[in-house]
Amino acid sequence: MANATTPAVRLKDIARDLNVSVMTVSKVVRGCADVGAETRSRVLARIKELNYQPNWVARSLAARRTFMIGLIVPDLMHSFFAEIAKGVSATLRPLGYDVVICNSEEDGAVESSEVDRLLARQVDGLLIASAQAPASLELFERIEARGVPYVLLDRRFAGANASYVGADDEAIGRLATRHLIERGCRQIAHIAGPPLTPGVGRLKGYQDALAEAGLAVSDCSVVQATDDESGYLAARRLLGLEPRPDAIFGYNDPTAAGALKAILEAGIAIPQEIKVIGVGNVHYSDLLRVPLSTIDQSSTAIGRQAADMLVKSIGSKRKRPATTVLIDPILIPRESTR
Amino acid sequence: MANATTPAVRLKDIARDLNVSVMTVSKVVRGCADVGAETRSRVLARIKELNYQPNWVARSLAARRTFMIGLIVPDLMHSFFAEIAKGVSATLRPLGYDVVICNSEEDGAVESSEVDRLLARQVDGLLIASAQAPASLELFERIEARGVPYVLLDRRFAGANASYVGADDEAIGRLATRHLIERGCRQIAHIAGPPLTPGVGRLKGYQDALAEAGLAVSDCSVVQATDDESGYLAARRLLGLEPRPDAIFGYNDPTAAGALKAILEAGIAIPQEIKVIGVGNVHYSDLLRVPLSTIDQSSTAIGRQAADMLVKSIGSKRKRPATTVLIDPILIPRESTR
DNA sequence: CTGAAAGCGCTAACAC
DNA sequence: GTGTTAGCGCTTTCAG
Repeated sequence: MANATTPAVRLKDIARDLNVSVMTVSKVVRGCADVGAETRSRVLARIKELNYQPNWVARSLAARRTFMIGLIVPDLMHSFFAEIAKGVSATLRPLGYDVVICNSEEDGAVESSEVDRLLARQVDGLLIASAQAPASLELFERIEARGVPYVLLDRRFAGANASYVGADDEAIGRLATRHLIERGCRQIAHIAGPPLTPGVGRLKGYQDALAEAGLAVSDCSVVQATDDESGYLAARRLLGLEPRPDAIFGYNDPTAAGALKAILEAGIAIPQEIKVIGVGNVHYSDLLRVPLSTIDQSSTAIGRQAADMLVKSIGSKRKRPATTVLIDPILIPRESTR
Repeated sequence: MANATTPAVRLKDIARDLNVSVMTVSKVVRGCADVGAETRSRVLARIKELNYQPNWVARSLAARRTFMIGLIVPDLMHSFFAEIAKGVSATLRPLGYDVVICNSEEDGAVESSEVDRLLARQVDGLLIASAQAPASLELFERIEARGVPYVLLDRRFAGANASYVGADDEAIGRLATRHLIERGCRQIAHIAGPPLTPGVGRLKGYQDALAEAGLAVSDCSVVQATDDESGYLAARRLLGLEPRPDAIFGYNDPTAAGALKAILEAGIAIPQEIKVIGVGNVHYSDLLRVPLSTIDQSSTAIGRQAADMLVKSIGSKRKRPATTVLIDPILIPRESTR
């Protein structure tokens, strides 16, 4: 009968079977060198036979180390974070870590409680794309008090004595805006993101690029949005401006895609009359009504880097100085700015 | 100094401080009724004071229960699975479970080793959208032998004595095909998915709908693809057929979006000359060059249902009979089949 | 090279 | 109501 439930093999069982101590078996399992060659192979054989799998809960308790890493993102549906998650897992898995992914729904309080749960589960480290309010450091202080290493992703918190990995948002803003200027645009509007470091940085880069080109920076050319729907509405407002913008730089690809829709609906030609650029290089960008020019953020690289840094600070006993890594953006020109 | 690392409060510490036994504190923490009102409030106060957080590793070892659930999907970047993950988390979190999400990269061997890791971590249950070869049940037998409840998602395995939750794929195929027939199409081609139950079911539904309408089912009108790129190539082949199809039913939205691109590139009008429909209602479907008609699979509902069923079978001591839940598809007509 | 002792932090089961 | 006795399955430390 395939229906019998086997009660899980333990070190003890193997030790008994072979007339050796639990310790010896444990050492073999962990690959310690100080075990006789013959004993080792006998143990190994039995392990294979019984298909022994160490109990990680017990192991974690005894070793005070879980080999679990918590990753907290504001939205898994957003492909940017899904890609980061992929990069993180791909880096950590081979090193023996499991990754527990949590979704904060862009809510600081939810994030806070997720962090507590992960700490209660004794994760060895934390990777956080935080939804905390920009000035609130309380959560980070709590983590630091526990002595658990963590790395911040995507969103930066100046006061949070931790390492950070993210895109170079000001560079993104400059790159996008300069590209539009080079294409001959002079009335460049911006759909800005929420007031977190990515949005703020991209806005600053946009303003800097305009200033450097001697173009006016007008407040009314900047409206805020987060996704395709709000981007659509934002673009409709921008289209009503006098003079009408000849370019729109969207905070991210969804807002830019929403803008695309609004512009086409208004019967305005892209890229002839208005050019559009986004950020993120989401997978469907070139399937849109007009393939969307965008800035690639190398999300996978962000995940990889952050995971690397975390592992290093888990490894070193003493707390290492916080590092900041900014990933360079890459321009992906397509039809929408031709 | 905010830099001091506090060594984590334990039950023992609270017990000592209050001159009660560890057990009493443990009972208060878990909300057991049999504790004196005054003792309870003293304990509670101290817990708050010290911000005590139970150590879940220790708790799990002692209680033989981790309150962790493993979720294995073939691709987190695919929004269908990301949504499922969301539905699963949203259901399980409030019940006190944490979800460990794993990516099998559509590789059966990777999936196998992920399952082993999760079992080693003593998860209470497993949710699997499996990448196993259709006939291989070995992995599922292994799980059953361990006595860990699991629920299959999206992909069905007839022999795997487990519950299943997924879309009604045959209904999807019929719904899409009938819609095209109603719109007047007579040469309906199909971009079929890989030979897993969703692809096979949708193909069958397609064939049934054609037969029921008295239309010929021609083998050469069916080619296989999985994503936008292969869908693009598949569509190019279909466009070369004589007579040329007047409709293409894509296995999923990415293949259909790829078809859209190929058709437009060939200078053929959608929906006038060829109509296109996909499956999945991915978020960007209506931002495409031609907004794509599609079939919604209620991914979140699939996740929720599966999580519910899993929790129930974790709850019941005795193994409960395997259930199959088929979620009804919903037609979302858009421009591409107008 | 091998193993005994002690314990990780918590909970089950049962006495008091 | 409260506390005691035993572990959960493993690792650490250190003695043989």
